[in-house]
Amino acid sequence: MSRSEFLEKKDFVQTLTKNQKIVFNLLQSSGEPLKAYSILDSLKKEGLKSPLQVYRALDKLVELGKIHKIESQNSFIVCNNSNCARNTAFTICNRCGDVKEVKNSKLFADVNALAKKNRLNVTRYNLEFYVTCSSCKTN
Amino acid sequence: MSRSEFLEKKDFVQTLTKNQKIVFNLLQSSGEPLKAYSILDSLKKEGLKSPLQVYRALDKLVELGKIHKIESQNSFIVCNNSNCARNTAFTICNRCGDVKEVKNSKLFADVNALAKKNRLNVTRYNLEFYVTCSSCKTN
DNA sequence: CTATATTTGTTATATTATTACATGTGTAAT
DNA sequence: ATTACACATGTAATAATATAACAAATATAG
Repeated sequence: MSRSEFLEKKDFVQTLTKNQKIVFNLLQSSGEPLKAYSILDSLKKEGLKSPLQVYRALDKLVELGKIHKIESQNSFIVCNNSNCARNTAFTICNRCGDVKEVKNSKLFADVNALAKKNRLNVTRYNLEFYVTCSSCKTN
Repeated sequence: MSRSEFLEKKDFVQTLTKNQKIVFNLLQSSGEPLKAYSILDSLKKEGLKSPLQVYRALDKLVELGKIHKIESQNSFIVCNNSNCARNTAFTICNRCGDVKEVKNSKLFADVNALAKKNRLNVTRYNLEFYVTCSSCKTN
C-alpha cells in the first residue's frame, strides 16, 4: 500500500510532515485566517525560506480537509467543523474582513439538499456570506 | 444631484463609460469567464494599455452587478441572472474548470431563507458548487 | 537492501492586483 | 462663462499571490 493509498483510507490519524505541521500549528494557534506570505514571515524563525514551502504545506492541508482557503481573501483558516467533508461556509464582514466558519451542521445538510433538489452533482461546495459583523455594526 | 447619487437611483439605464463598455462587451460576447490579463491582451487593439484600466472597469462592473467575479479562479463572467441582487451561485467543474452561473431563482430564495433561518445578517452571498461537468463525466 | 513515492530545498519566474500621481471630462452651482 | 467638484482616464512603478523546474533528501513497500 502506497502512502497515498494509505492516506485515502478513512480512519487514520494523519501524520503531518514537518512543514505541514508547523504551518498547521501556526494556523491553529492563530485561529484567524492567515495569508501565505504572512505565514512565511512568521515561520522564518522555524526555518522556512521560500513561498513554495508554505504553499505546498497549505495545498496538502486543504486536500486533507484540515484547513480551508477563503478564496475571496486568499487566506487560510483551520477547519472548525469536523464534519464539513470539505464543504465550507463562512461569514465575511464587508467592513473589517473578519471571517468565521459557520458551524451549524444543519446548514450544511440544507445546502446539500438544495444541491440535490437542483440536480447538481456536487462533490463539494463553498458558501461565502457577506455580512456586517456585530462589532462593525455598533461602530 | 451628483453622478453617484444618480447612479444609486433604482430605475436608470446605466451609461457605462468607454472602458467599462469595451470590457463588458468582450465579456458578453465571450460568454465564459475571462481573466483580467487575458482581457487586457484582447483589448490592446481597442487601445487599452495597462492592467489598471481593466481592473478599474471590472471593479465598477462588479459593483453595478453586471458581471461577477469567480473568486476561486480570479476570473470574471457576465451576470446571467437579472434578479441576482449581487448574489452569486456557480457550478465549477473540478476537472476542466468550466463555470456556469446557476439561474434557478428558487435556489437564490432558498439560500436567503437559510441565511435568515441561521440569523445571519447577510447582505450578499457567493455559492460555489464544485461538480464534474457532463462532458468531463463521459470522458 | 533497493526501488519507488513523497517530501524538501532552492532559484527563478509567472500571474494577479494595487499605489501613486498627473491629466482629462462631465455636471452643478454661482 | 467660470469655478468647483466628482468622476474617469492614462501611465509607470511596484506589491502581492502563486507556480515551474530541477536537484537532493527521506520515508515506505516489497
